[in-house]
Amino acid sequence: MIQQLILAELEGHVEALLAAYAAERPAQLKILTEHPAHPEHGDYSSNIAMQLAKIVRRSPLQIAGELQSRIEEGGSVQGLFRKVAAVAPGFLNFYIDWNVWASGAYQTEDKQRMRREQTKVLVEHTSINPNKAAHVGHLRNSCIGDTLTRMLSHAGYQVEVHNYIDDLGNQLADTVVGILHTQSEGTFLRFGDFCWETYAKVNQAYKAQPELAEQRAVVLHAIESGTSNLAWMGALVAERIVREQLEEMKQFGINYDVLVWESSIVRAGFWDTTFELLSRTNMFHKVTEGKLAGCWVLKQAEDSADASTDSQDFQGDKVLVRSNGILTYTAKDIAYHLWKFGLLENDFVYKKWEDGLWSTAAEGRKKPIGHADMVINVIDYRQQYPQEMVKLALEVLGYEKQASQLKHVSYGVVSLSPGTAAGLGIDTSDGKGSYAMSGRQGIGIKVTDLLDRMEQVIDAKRSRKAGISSRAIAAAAIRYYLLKYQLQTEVVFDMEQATEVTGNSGVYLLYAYTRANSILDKAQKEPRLQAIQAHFAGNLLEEPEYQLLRHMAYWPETLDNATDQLAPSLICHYAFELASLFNHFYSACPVLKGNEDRIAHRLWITQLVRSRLHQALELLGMPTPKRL
RNA sequence: GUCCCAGUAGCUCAGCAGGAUAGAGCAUACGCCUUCUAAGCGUACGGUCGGGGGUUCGAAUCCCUCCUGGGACGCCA
Repeated sequence: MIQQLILAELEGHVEALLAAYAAERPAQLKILTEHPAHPEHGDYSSNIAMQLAKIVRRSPLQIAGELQSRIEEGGSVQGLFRKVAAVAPGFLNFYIDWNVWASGAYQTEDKQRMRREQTKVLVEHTSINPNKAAHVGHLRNSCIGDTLTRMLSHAGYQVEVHNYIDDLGNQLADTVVGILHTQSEGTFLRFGDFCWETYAKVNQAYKAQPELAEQRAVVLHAIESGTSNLAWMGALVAERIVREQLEEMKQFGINYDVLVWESSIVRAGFWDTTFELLSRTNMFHKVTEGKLAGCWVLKQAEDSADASTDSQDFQGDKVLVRSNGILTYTAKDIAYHLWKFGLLENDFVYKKWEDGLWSTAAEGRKKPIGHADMVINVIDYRQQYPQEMVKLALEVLGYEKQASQLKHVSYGVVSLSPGTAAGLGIDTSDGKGSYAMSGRQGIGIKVTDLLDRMEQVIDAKRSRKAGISSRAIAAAAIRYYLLKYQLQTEVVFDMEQATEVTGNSGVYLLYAYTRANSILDKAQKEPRLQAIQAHFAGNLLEEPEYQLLRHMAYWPETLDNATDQLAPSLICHYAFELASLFNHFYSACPVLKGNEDRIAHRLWITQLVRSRLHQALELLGMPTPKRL
């Protein structure tokens, strides 16, 4: 990687320079490179001279000059740079020699790969309540999780994808109560749509008939005990919904390795073991008096507990076992996470759900699933606190290393724009900037509805309909839309904006990719062009081509950053920029015109762009069609 | 009450291990298809980076403070 090459080079020179001035190296000194915004500032730059100025008491420009001569004496970093310049106020700018770069000599082996191949990462995502159809908010979760999975696999990690199914929860019980006690006249294509409405209806009914709420407790109890008509009903609803949700996700290229059912966690006795382990620590105990009398709680760290002694309403201890003996969600999650890291003696057994997908089950076979070195949970930011509790439990039990390898990928929720909310019949007269989706109220954009809508938009736009289906394009466009935002951004979903097929959209990327394919296809088919061997020619390099090469040179560090930071949006930005530069190149530099040398040169560039875009699209879980 | 996140163009968002002239897309107005896919390309318009202090050679980026919006702190999941 070029960036690492420069850093290693600078590292040596900075050490030597500090020694020459008899200066100590401060701990906070960071040698960094950046991609200059303006090409005249080179392809890479460093501000290290300005940082050193204070330390060695020389002008930044003078230091930059000294570093420049040292680098030049050493051969300009393996000859990769044609020029290294020291410029005011003290930047050190590196200019790539594109002939060298094009030869592939810039590539360095990935030292981290070995370590990664021995690291097993368990990614949990989707985890939708199995009681109704999925909405866009759920889809954002799945798209993020699936893209992270692709990125981590690509980086060399062993990755296992889990989808956690809460088949013992209140929400499932609600839907069952709804099926039994509310009426529905509509016709529904899918069970999930029916449940969507039924779930909303039952929540409405609870307000009018408080006695219905007691029914929920009855159903919940039945589901947990697993031995009655109601239990079967719950199980059937959950299974049917999960099947539909998996089908939906499959259309977006999202797949899983394992379904983990909450009922399996309970049945396998994970909690009993966890309880044993926690009881041996002094941070877990039964409360004997006060508000939480009779509960088993996990104690917060002392300092934060002290700080909140004033207020009675808020306290830091987390209940794991209720006074009636029933576990909280967090308790089960702690047990599950101990299992994820292979720290429990208990284990699941599995049965095959479908090809390539296993499910925990009451009876089945053992599998080498779990035992992760790193755990990644894709969950929206509202669950930050419970996630911290799980981490805290690991720490309390002395599993510091595992706690540090438990990563909560926290992302912002998806809400609705005023326009889109109004389209769903919501009263927007209060003038809010966005409106929350709510399963309870039946407010939200369902995944399949969105896909249908987008498919229509795409279909209306298409002139020729060969190859990839409009639905596949639609799915890719939606996927891109949900991935392009930075994770913490709360996406304000707007139907008009989401179904956009121009500009910074998934369709734009696909279009650029097929465009490159179209050129390369033509070059292969035309007899006149077949003989031409693509190769790079530095003397023919024009501005739009240079811009493209420069951006392509940045790919390794972009990918690396995105993987380290678990940030899919970085790949989106990179891919959009690449597509944009390619479209510019396309209009300014006809590939298949002109003399043979030029054609060969531009074909070479086009090939490289295609393979980069291909890589980016695959990481983003988008299709790579030859034609649109 | 405590803590967390956000506030950048009319709208939706990038940029935020301090850097060189603050960027996209959409919207609006123009221009470009007998030439490799016009789902494209180009031009224009659009900003006291929420307000105020501070740190320094340099602040959208770091610190303090205030304002506004969202979230968490449950014997829900």
